[in-house]
Amino acid sequence: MARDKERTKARIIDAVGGLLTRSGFRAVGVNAVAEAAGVDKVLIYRYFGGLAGLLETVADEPDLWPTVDAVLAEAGIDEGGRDHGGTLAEAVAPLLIAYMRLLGRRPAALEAVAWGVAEQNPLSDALARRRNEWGNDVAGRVFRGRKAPADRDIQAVLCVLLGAVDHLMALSRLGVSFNGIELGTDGGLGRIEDAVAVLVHGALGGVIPGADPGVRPGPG
Amino acid sequence: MARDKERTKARIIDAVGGLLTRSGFRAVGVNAVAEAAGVDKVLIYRYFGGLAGLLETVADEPDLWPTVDAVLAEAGIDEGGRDHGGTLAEAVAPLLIAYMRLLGRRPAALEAVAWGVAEQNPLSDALARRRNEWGNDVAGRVFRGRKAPADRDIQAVLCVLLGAVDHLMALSRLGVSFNGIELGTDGGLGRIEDAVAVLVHGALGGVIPGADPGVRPGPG
DNA sequence: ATCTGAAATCACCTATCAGTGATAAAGGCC
DNA sequence: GGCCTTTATCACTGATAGGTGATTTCAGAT
Repeated sequence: MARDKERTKARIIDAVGGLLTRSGFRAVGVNAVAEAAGVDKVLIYRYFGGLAGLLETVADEPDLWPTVDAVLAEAGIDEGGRDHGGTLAEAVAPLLIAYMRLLGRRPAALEAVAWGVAEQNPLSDALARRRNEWGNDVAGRVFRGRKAPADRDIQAVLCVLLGAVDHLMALSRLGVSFNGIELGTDGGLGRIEDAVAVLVHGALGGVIPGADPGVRPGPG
Repeated sequence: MARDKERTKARIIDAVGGLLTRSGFRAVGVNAVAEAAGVDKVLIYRYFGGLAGLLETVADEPDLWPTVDAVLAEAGIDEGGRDHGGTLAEAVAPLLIAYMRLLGRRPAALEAVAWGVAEQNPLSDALARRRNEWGNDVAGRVFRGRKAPADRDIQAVLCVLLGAVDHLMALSRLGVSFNGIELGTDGGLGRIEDAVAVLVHGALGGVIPGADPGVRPGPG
């Protein structure tokens, strides 16, 4: 039980996750991690080469970031990748909302996203790499078999929407308001979800659900 | 010339701006500000009650945040508030893009936005208050006389788009990529601008400029 | 039992930073 | 010129952080 190197490494990694969740990125230092893990801080240097190496290792932990399958499941999309026959917008909107909700339940991931905006750090850098593969994976599964409007930069549109979700969810964890909407409440986040759906349907095509036909974009 | 309290205060405030611009928020500490201003750090406590008070004062500086008039001017909208007769989307899209560009030219403001996401601090708190009035002011001028679709939460839609702009511009100052788009380059930001325009027109109504009619949202 | 190497700890150094009490210099005023 | 208030500086403390060399403890092999 005692004197198990792998177990000790795992405890250190877990300590980082707990610290991120409970106390935020600012609290993640060599001393604090060592104390939270109940080990000597020298081991962080020995086993991970320092705090930077430790954070990179943490970023590769599978439970830090929501998996593609988890997002698809949350969105109610068959993970087998079978096409549900809907339009692109009908697939993307629930996906973004599912991503939003999953992110909201992962304080450590939100913390990493938020601090990756403030300054580059080993955790957010490694996470950014993983997210890129993640995005490609999702895109590959969603775009397959669906017609995308060729006259719009879908990648850029998704970039904007993903950026918005990251930003607003990161702010929500602080319980602040943004543009008059309380992001710390379910009501506020619900409004954001609806707005995301409106934006997706408006930009990616298809009818906006529940929209008054009189104001729907059209040739008129 | 020497021994002028107001002048010294101004120098301290300027030092914060310069430090934000050149070295980032992390570098803004009592010691660094004092050194950059060429004064003793005790004066920060005496004149501003500490770093927090100083940052609140900085947030109220008119040149930190783009003024409403500057954004309207950048967007090519008459600052007198005269209506140009366009649709809501035709007014909002250039406004968001103007805001985006102005923000990109204000490293200190970007720094404040970015760190306000990471953690609450006196600078971002005070800035958030100012931004709220700012948003109300802009909204008041833009919505006046224009028909807004009643079936959509316009405030939430704008919240999402503003959040996206803040997020992507904050990332752009780090020169990173996001969702495969290089935000540090003019080309990447240009794609973001176009995407914002597409999203605005899609969600707020009106025809997307240059869009292929075949894929335009409609009853079909 | 004891030797050995891995695993883990201890004690210590240095740098940095926020904050404070005592002190010095400058300029108006008579 | 001498005095007093304002302005500004000096010198110090305490806390916290990252980082490292020397040392100890344990498990397994011989």
